[in-house]
Amino acid sequence: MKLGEGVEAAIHCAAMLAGVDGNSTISGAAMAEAFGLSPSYLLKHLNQLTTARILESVPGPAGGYRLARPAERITLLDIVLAVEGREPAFRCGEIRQRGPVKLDASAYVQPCGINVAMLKAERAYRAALAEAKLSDIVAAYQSDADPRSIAVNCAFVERHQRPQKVQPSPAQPSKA
Amino acid sequence: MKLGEGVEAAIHCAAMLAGVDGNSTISGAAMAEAFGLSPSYLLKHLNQLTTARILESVPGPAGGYRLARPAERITLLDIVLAVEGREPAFRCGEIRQRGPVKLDASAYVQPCGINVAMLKAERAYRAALAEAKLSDIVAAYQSDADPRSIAVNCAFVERHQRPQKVQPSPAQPSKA
DNA sequence: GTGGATTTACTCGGATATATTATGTCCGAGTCTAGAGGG
DNA sequence: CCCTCTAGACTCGGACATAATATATCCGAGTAAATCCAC
Repeated sequence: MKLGEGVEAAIHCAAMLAGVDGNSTISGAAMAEAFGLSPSYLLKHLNQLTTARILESVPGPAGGYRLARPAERITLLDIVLAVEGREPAFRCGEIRQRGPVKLDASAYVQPCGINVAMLKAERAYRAALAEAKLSDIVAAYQSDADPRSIAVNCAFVERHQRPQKVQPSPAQPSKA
Repeated sequence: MKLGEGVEAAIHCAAMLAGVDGNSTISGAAMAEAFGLSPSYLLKHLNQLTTARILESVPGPAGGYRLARPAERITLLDIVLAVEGREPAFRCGEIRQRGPVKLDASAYVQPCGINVAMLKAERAYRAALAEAKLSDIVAAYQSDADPRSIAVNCAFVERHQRPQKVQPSPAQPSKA
């Protein structure tokens, strides 16, 4: 029951990317510097977010990452699932069937009550994360955080964001 | 974001122990056999439950484990925390302070909003687990499960439970 | 036959290997930019 | 002076080591029961 550090990094990066102008991008190296992380390792997690269609990556010089959709439509659940995987934390191994007495499969049509209870709790967890939109995180930061911190972060974004020419994915042109 | 298999084993064992008569016990080896688990490894988790005061262990021949308190007062949260540890799954590394720009500590008196959101979700998770009493699990099993499964499990308990002479911990006689 | 000391067998508990996962690092494919050369 | 071609540098992406954790195992300490012996 431990989440990897990548989750924290991914959310912070997404929050930073929510503050860029238009379709500008920020390079992974810049974000790694901003949070004191290993650049190569952060790329791994950013890549997971890109695969999950949460971020978009622009290659080449002046490239980087940007949000694939508005921050209002990105939740913490999206990010957590992208980084940690979509499988539930509790995996029922059906050990109730592993005993010495072999019973017919029809005796186990009812789902394991323990699994039901654990998955119910996990649904509550995911529901709470689904309520937390990235835009809410950013808004709360803008209103509650220390002005010095906000100034520093905005300056960092201003300094490292790089405008792009193409539009930010006009409804997936040549995907499927 | 994955729970160890020990959680599943621990809950199943606790549920089985909820079905014993009076202060009787069941040995760890018997429960390992019932669920097809490695006896030595299951002992590790049962030991965690004992340390957490959820189970009581009786050494010597005819010894074993029993619940330390009624099943109505044991929740899935108790078991999960005992096995997986009490620390929250999301650990804020305060990477917002790890950037190149060193700000005064007074700029970070406000807690990290991301941490707040993650911990809120985790509180929802734990609240749901705290609602699930072990007695509820057992009751749901008794009413919903297949009669053959119930018969087999009751027979197993009847065959492996062993009466004890001493009373089940009369308010902790010589603890502190 | 009975009481007690002793041996015995069974239990849990912790210390010790192994497998799996998470973490961290490195190198290669791709792409846009900048500059040199020719028209 | 302008256009084109080429070389370069910077980006992300995936393949490769290392560290931490979870899993599995083994051996020892402790205890209650059963046994054996003396009375």
